[in-house]
Amino acid sequence: MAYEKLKLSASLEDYLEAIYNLASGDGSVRSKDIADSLGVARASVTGALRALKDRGLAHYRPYGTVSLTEAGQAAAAEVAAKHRVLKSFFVDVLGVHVDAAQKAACRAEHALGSDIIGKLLRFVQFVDELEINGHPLAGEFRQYCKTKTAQDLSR
Amino acid sequence: MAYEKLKLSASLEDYLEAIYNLASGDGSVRSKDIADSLGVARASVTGALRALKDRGLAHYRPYGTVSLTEAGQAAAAEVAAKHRVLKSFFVDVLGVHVDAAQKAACRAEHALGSDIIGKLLRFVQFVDELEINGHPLAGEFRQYCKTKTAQDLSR
DNA sequence: TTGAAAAGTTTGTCTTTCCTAACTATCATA
DNA sequence: TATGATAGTTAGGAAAGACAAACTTTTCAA
Repeated sequence: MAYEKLKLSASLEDYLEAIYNLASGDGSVRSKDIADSLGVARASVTGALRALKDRGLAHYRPYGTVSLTEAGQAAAAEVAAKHRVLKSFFVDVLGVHVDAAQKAACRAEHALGSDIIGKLLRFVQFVDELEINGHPLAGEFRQYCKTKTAQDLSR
Repeated sequence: MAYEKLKLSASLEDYLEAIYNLASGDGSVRSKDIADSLGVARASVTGALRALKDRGLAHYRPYGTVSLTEAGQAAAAEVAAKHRVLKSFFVDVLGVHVDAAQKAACRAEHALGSDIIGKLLRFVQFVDELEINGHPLAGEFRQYCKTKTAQDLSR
């Protein structure tokens, strides 16, 4: 434990998460794939990799493959977990379309701390258990959304 | 109606929201107050005001007071509404402390679109109605949080 | 009315993040 | 083993956003 909690920019968290996801296979990742998965120029990846290396989050040398350090994996796992929780809340509780939920999670995952994400995870689990116990809350909410007329955000 | 939906940076949205909130009184705002309320240098406010004016969102001339155009008010109101909805969800449904909810809402309000925020508003209302109908969901969730052992985010 | 304090602006700098264009290294295969 | 394609880097630059320091304008009270 005891990984230094240096706060990362949203951008660096994105790179970390991309590497983490791409490394699911053999654990090493090519720069090009990071660029493709983030929709960013290859040159931008080079810069980001240097920054991650400087912070002790990635193993990297020019022209080599990329992998995460232990600290990098820990940080990336946290971002990925936030993403998962948010997406699950959006889809399973709010009934948002998967694609929209995916995109929203990508943006919100950098904005919320572990405290709130933790609560949100609990809430999703709570809703799950309710359903198991015969009280399908998410379904009821979906019904409620259809029934009631749409509201204006600015009340 | 029909305000152009030019997407603003998180930073400009913050300035817009600050002006909107400070203007609750007489409608005009001083630069210093914006700087104080955002915790930013006065010079930064000058730059932001120019940017808002350029985008047709604020009335501003050097050494004058600041107010929002109609488009600016519309945009600010939307940000403020997002803030309100998020905070209300965090506090009233998740049971997060007011201060933490306030801060989280400040960050997340820039990351989520009106579609998801709209759903979230509906959800908060849904939970309200459940409570009125004798089913205090938020309270049950709070109980559930106390009962069950804490979960690890990385499952 | 005048002059110091407060408010506001300008200038110049820094950081982050991205880009393009041009260059270099690596690799696969003919 | 050459060589051309692909991958990666460097260099240079742009935009956004923030800062401090120095300067200007406004305000208010003596």
